[in-house]
Amino acid sequence: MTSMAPEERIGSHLKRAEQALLAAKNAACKPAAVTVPQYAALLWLAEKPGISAAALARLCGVTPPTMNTVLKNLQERGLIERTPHEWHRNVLETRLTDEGRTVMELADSGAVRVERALAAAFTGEERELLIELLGRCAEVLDAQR
Amino acid sequence: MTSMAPEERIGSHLKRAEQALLAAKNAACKPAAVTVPQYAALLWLAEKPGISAAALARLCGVTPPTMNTVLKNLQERGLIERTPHEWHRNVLETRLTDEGRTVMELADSGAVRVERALAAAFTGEERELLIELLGRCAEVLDAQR
DNA sequence: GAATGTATGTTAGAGCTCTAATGCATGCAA
DNA sequence: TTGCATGCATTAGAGCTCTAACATACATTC
Repeated sequence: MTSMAPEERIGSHLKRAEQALLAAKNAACKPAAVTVPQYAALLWLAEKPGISAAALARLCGVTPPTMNTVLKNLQERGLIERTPHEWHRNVLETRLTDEGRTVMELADSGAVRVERALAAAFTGEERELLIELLGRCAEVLDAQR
Repeated sequence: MTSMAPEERIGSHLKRAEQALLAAKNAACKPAAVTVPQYAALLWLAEKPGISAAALARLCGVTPPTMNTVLKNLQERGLIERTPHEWHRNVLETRLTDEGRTVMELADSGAVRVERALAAAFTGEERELLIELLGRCAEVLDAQR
């Protein structure tokens, strides 16, 4: 018997929590009519104007082709603009448009509401502990690869 | 200032850990040439032979159309077979083939290895606490919707 | 100057995921 | 019997995600 019951697998509980997070954030982003990955990109773009798509991908924890897909959809909706870099001709600088900033702020208010509700479920001590334990998960799992 | 720093967001850490989990499980499933969702479906199918696709979807935490996609790929590879239910003609009973069972066992050994490594990063007390905290996350987030 | 290395951007292809809508079958109730 | 509710299966369409591969541009080194 080499197998393992689902409830014993930490991964099951991690996945379950992540799924709930995604669903909640998705609902929170709905008024702004953006997806969660789109919101994540917009949020980082507000903080780092002119960033390259590859760097943005690293910040968002996705691969460059994935970010490419997300940015394409954002550009078609006019929420971002991409202009060639003055020196490095191969690099495209990405920036929020005015509408993009408005949409980002709308989505952010929903996302922050979710995060505050989540944080409110824990004491300060529990929150720190949870973050520490999650960090250890990521560390161990990255090493596994 | 209604926004919130990424490091303060529990969701960021949750997502980070989940991403690492997915990457590790993906690597673990690679020798069996199945994806993580495919492995999850195969694992449940081994335990509940003849289950309907909708019920399987609920167990795996995805929607029926999603499970449909996964099962279609598994069927094309000959890892499962689907036969009409004797009474409820609308229902398809899904079962592992012999090859499906072999592949599932290969993938499972890799997945269990990941889970054991993950569990080994914590004391028994920490593990229980982490699971409890993750459960509270899911609860609060589901209520948010 | 030429070769190598590093980083960016893009395309192609496979697969997962969702919502929305539709069709079908079964069972229950008026 | 007719109608309604429930549940299963499927299709359509949009979007995210990855790996693999390729092209381009800049920087460093020989």
